[in-house]
Amino acid sequence: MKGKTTEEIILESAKKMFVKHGLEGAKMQQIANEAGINKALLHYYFRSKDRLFEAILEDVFSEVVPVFHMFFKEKKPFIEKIGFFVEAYIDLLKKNPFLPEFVFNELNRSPQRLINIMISVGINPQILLTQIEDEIKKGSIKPFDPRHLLVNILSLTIFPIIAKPILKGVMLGPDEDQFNLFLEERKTHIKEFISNAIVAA
Amino acid sequence: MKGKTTEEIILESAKKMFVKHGLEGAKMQQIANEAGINKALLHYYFRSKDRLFEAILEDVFSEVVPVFHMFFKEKKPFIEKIGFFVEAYIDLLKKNPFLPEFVFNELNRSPQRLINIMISVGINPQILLTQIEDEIKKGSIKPFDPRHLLVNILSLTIFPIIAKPILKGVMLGPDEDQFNLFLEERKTHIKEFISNAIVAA
DNA sequence: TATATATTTGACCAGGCGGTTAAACCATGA
DNA sequence: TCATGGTTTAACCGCCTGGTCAAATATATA
Repeated sequence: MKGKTTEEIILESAKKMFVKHGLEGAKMQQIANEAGINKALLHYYFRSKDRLFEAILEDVFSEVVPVFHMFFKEKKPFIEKIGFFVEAYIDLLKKNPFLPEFVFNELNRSPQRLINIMISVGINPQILLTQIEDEIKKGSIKPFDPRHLLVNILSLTIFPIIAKPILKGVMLGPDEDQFNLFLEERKTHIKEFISNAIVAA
Repeated sequence: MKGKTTEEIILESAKKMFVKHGLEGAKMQQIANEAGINKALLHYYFRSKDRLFEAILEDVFSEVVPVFHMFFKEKKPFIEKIGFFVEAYIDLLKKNPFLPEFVFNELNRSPQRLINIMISVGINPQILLTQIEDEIKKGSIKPFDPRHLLVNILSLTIFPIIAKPILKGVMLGPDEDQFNLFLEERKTHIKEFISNAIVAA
C-alpha cells in the first residue's frame, strides 16, 4: 500500500476483518495476511488483540460523535436539523459501510462498554427531546411522542445500511452503484417522508 | 429444565449463546454448561458446531417467514397490511429479541447463504412493490418510490430491537418493562406515523 | 428378569489460537 | 564505516478449541 504507515495499514486491515468476522471470528494471522505483514508485528504496534480492537473502536467513534453532537445539541429548528443529520450520517455511512454492523455487533457482546463510551463523550438525547417537545407546544409539529420521533429518524437513516446485503439480494440487485444511488435518494426521501408525517397542517 | 427434551434444551441454550457471542464467539463447552449437559452430547445430537448453528438458523427462519409471507403476498389494502405486519412482527420480536441481531450478524458473515434461504422460501417483495404502485396510481397514497416505503416500514419496525441496548442505555433506562411498553406504543405510533406520511389528502 | 437399544459421560487428541522471543534488517548520523 | 535505534521476521510455546471414543448408565422390549 502506498504512502501509509504500517500502523495505518494494520488499522485498516483489522477494521475490515473485525467487521466481517467479529472480535473472536477475526484471527490475528488473517489480519496480518490482509495487511501483508508478519503476525508478530501486530503485537509490536498493539500489544494484544483486545487493544487492537479497542483502538479501532475509538477510531470509529471519533467519526460518529460529531454528527450526533450536531444533531442533539446544536440550536436550529428541528426539521432543519433532521435534514443535516440524515445527509451527514448517510455520507458517513457511505464512506464507512462497516460502521453500523461493527457498532451493533459489539453492542450485543458488551453493551455496557459502548454505552459508557457514549455517555462519556456526551451523547445525550435529552436536549433534543426537550427541543422537540417545545416545538410541539409551539404547534410547529404534530403532537407525537418525541422519543418515538427520534427513534424513527435513526431507524430510517441507519437501518438500510445494516440491511444492505438483504436489500441488494432481494430488491436492488448486486450492483454496488445501484445501492449507493438508493442511499442518495434516501437523503431527500427521508426528509420528505418525515416532513409529511409530522409538520402540522 | 422441565418437560423439555434434551434436544430442545440444547437448541435453546445454543440459540442464546450464538446470539450473544456469534458463531465463533460461542464455545461448545459454554453451550453444554448452559444446557447442563456434557459437551459430547452436543455432537451426539448435532454432529458438529456448524450443523448445530444451521439447525438454529432454520428454527429461527420458520418463525419469520409466515409474517413476511402475509405482508408480501396477501391481498389486502396496503395501509391495512402495514398495521398487521407491524403488530405481528413486533410481537414476534418481543418473543424472540435475539432474532434481528442473529440474522444481521449472520448476514455480515455469509450474506449469500441467507439470501438463498430467503429466495428459496419465497420471500420476494416484488408483489408488494407492484401493489404499492397500483395504489399510488389509484391515488389512495402519495407518490413515493415503493422501494423506499417498504424499507421505511421495515426500518421503523425492526431497528428499535437491534438498537435495544442503546435505547435502554441512553433513553429508556435499564427497566425491561419500560422497553416493552415502548415497543407496544410503537405498534400504534408506526401506523399513525406512516399513515400521516403517505395517505393522500 | 434378561437383552438390546438409546442416551450420557469422562478422558483424550490434533490443530489452531494469541502471544513471546531472539535474531535479522534497515535507516540515520557521528 | 560502523554503531545505534526503531522495525520486521521466523520459529516457537502453552492453552483452548472442536471433535472422538470407549465405557457407563438409563430406557425400552421380550
